Amino acid sequence: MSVTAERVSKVDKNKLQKENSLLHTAFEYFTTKGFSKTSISDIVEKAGVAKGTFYLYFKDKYDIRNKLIAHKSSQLFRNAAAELEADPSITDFTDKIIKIADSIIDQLNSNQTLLTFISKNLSWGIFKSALEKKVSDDDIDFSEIYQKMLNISPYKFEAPETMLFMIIELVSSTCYSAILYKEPCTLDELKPYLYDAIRAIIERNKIKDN
Amino acid sequence: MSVTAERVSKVDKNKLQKENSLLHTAFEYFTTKGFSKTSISDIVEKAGVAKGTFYLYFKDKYDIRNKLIAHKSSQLFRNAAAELEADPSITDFTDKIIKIADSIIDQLNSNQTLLTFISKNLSWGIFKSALEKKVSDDDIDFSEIYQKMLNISPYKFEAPETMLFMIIELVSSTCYSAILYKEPCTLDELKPYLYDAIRAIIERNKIKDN
Amino acid sequence: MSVTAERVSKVDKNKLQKENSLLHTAFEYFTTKGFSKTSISDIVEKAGVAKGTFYLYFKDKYDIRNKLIAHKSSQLFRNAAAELEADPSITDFTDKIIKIADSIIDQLNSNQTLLTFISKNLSWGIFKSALEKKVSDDDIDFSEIYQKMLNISPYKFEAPETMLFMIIELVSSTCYSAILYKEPCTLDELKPYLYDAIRAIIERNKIKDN
Amino acid sequence: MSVTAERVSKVDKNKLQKENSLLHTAFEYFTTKGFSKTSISDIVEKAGVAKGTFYLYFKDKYDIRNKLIAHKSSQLFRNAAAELEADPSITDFTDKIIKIADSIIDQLNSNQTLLTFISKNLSWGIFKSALEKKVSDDDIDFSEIYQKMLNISPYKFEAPETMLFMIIELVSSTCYSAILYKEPCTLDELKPYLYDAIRAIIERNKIKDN
DNA sequence: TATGAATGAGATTTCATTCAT
DNA sequence: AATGAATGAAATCTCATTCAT
Repeated sequence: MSVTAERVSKVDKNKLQKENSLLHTAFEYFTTKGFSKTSISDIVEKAGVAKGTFYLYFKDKYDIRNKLIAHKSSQLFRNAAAELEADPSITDFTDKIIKIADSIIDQLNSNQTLLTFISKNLSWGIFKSALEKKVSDDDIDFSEIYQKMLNISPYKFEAPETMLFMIIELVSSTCYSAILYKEPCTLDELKPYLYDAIRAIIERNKIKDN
Repeated sequence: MSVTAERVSKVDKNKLQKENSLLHTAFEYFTTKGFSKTSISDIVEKAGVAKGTFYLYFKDKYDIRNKLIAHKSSQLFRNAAAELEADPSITDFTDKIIKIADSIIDQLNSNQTLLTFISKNLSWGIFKSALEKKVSDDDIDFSEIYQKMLNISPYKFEAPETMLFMIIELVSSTCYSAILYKEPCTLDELKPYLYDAIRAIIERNKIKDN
Repeated sequence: MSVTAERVSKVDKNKLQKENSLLHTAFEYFTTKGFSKTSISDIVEKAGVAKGTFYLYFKDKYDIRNKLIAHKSSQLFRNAAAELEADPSITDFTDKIIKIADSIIDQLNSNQTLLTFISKNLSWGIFKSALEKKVSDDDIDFSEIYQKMLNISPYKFEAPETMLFMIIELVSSTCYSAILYKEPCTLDELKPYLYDAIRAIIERNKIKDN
Repeated sequence: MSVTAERVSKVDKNKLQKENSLLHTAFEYFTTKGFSKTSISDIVEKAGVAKGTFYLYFKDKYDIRNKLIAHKSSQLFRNAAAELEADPSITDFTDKIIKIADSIIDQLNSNQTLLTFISKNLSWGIFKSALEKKVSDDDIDFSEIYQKMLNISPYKFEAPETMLFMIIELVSSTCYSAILYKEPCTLDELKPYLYDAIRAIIERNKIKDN
């Protein structure tokens, strides 16, 4: 390895560290103080970098928030995908989707701060990009995974992308109040109805070619 | 009418006008510019009152927002209650609730700005108080109406208040995306499933005394 | 007594009550929150009168402060004069002055809030007027009393008024730190030196006509 | 000199300039308009810096006032110490203290604006810290100088620190009215008595070990 | 790259005072 | 005489962003 290459990698490692530190600190403040009451001064101070440095990595406060939502959402899907892969007994497309949903719901249930942050700040554009672009290196491209799932499935779907977003929406909107307020019912009470609904959505999207 | 009474009424009318003007202007800005990008200067300037006057009626920006949500929510319920009263053919408790839900959903559907504002800023405490406390004189006490509905119904319920909130939550959480994004489906497609769910919730709450 | 007279007296009693209530409340706030941090709103609210009423009795915040200092100072002198009168054994002019000083010092020592208020806000003009003009009805005209003391004294003085102010200044400036901080010494340690100084001042002012 | 060192010194010089400009301007306004009638806007405008810059150097208006008192007090002691050092004929501890007192009194006498500012705003905590902490670089640590004076003196004292504050208090409280109002007497008339009192205080504090 | 001092517009809030009732 | 709603200037303070170093 050349000296130059080593230097670059060191610099890159440093850059990554700075960006991660900023993301991590911002998340901490956003979830405790709230977005509008968190200042960039707060973030850089705790992250241990200079104010100007913030603007080397993020355009503004909205940018870091959106990247955080994308990053955190991506992690939810990465964990769900890993769980799915660990269980080779699940082979059916619908079962796979439900497995992923179940995993994400359980993650949000055990991390309600994350649930609050994502839900309170979610907008369609951000969420969609979260599934398509990686913020940090350990993020995954869920679109790719989803595409593979579609490819190896014997079924074809009318609008697979819309279908995915419909499911995500259904899950998040109903789980928000179930997890945080146990209303209209507890999560465990909700799940059967929810998974039936998911199955129905998928079924309705299958292209019957006969 | 005595001179004194006339004077008081003039002052009070003026006060009401000021407060309404502020509420109205704030709502306009909150729904167009967004809450955090709306300044109190914006509001008072357009409302045509002095800055200090704002603080005679509201504690701060959060206060006027909460009062607006409460006020607007109350109006939704007032309109729904009026619609229900206008149709004497609806006598069953469950049908009445569904009629109210249907009315509220239609109102939100034809006033999506209001839906965005309420949903983005809703918190349980504010919403609950909206149904119990009047912000302005033409607000209604929906709790009272609900109580009467319960009293004249032949059924008894385990937790009628919780049941009400469960329905409200279910309706608003599912309608938000259906109305604004037509996802997971259009409002018309959603309604049958939703009203079935409402019926199920009510049914589950009835006390079977046999 | 005529009806008119009775009415006037009732009105006057009411006026006096209002003014006293304002003075009393202002003093409470000035000594606890401090002058600049006390608002007229604070005062009128606690005094139970309308804001406009304040301006019927006082020109502005400075006016009520000055009147308070004058009033409180006058009370100090009234009490001191009463104490002096109660002790017919004191006949010498110098002994009388010292008796008065001693009484005032003891009053300030047992009412350190008052000491702080008077000292922190004292200016020569206000203090002088306090001895010459009555703020409320139970204030006294100390100048008159002082004049009588001078008249019945066998001595004549070069500048009796200046002499009086010199003594007041000497007493208040040295007692302030002695009472509040016990520095440079305690009040009891200070007193003998102080009273010697007062005697010296008086002595130096006597006109020796031989 | 390295480029880095030069840069740092340039920035630091600039910072010092800004802070000094703010301190200087604030002092000018505080002593002419008075503290409460001086706004931060006044200060920054005349100092030629942005409003936000003020808050980089001072917490609020009270902070800059306290720092000014400390700074100005420190300068008084610095000048006095310099004067003392310039006169090697003064060797006795008591004579040194009196020399310092005399110097400070003369400074205050020829700068009555400063006297008014310090006296009207003085509180024990601020004054004490003025002798122990440096506000700007040309301030001195008078505590150190005082300690050296104590060390080279053949006498030991019971409570040297309290003794110092007693003297300071005695001097300032008596000189205030003497200088500004020439009451109870002129400064020149006061001085002999005052210096006798200082001698007495010091004498009373000497530990007689025989 | 990285820094952090400086900016200055603008936000919120206060409050002495007025004046119609 | 008494009220208190209304005023609006002005005060304090924040903070995203820039830029010279």
